[in-house]
Amino acid sequence: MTDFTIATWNINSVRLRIATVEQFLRDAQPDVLCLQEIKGENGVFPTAAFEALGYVHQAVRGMKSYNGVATLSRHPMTVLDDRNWCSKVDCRHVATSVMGIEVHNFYVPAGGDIPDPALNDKFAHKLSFLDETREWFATERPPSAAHRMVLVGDLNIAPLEHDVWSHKKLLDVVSHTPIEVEKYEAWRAASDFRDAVRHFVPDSEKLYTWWSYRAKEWELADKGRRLDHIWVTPDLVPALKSYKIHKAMRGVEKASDHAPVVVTMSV
DNA sequence: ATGCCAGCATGTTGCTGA
Repeated sequence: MTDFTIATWNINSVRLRIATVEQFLRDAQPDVLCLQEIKGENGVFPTAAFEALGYVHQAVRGMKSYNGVATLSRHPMTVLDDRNWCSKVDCRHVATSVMGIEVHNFYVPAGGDIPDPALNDKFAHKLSFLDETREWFATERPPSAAHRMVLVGDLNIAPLEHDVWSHKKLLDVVSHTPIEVEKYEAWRAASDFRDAVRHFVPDSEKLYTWWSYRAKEWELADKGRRLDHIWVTPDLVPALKSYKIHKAMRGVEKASDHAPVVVTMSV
């Protein structure tokens, strides 16, 4: 048995925040780091900085200006799939295999402002994305599948009442609407994924991973949402050892608006 | 209803985020 620590973090430009990422890696020392919103083409990804810290195995899917995901590993890793969703080449997913575990790193569309697919193409895209991923996992990775999987990322949905600062006030706000939560749940259930962080924290307890830039006193106001998730297949649930949301990373100079989420399991 | 803040490219304005 050996420990396997995986981290997920929407970094909101990896070039701008590489020093912060280095600080985090020295502190948390995950085996695998999954980044979202790297915001740059593969050619400008800071490959050498990660190599210097031992993360020599890298799966990068970047594009100019927007989106982009990267999975970095200290252990040998193979890239499984470069698939696109909703017929868009928008770099929202990379699948890899490391230490015998299939790792899916996702950046789900944010969905714009208006929670109505008829009025808002971005919300329609988000709902379609959730339908497509659910369908793919149900077909290609049904719950009976024997192999171990971890799915992480900025899923841009806060599913539970206490994943947001005010359930009532956010029911009509994109990220917490009933239709999104329903589709999030259907996707999770498609492979019988389990919420690895709520494994440690009761549903009745407030838990956030994102705090808006638009609130000056973000920590004092604490109007957060839990948008970043780590799901594991049932066989990994007994292996879960600990979790941490690195809220301190939200408080550094020039911080991302997301904090890293980390889970350790014994595999 | 809007702006509040932030990053990047189309670049001192517009698109994106959620």
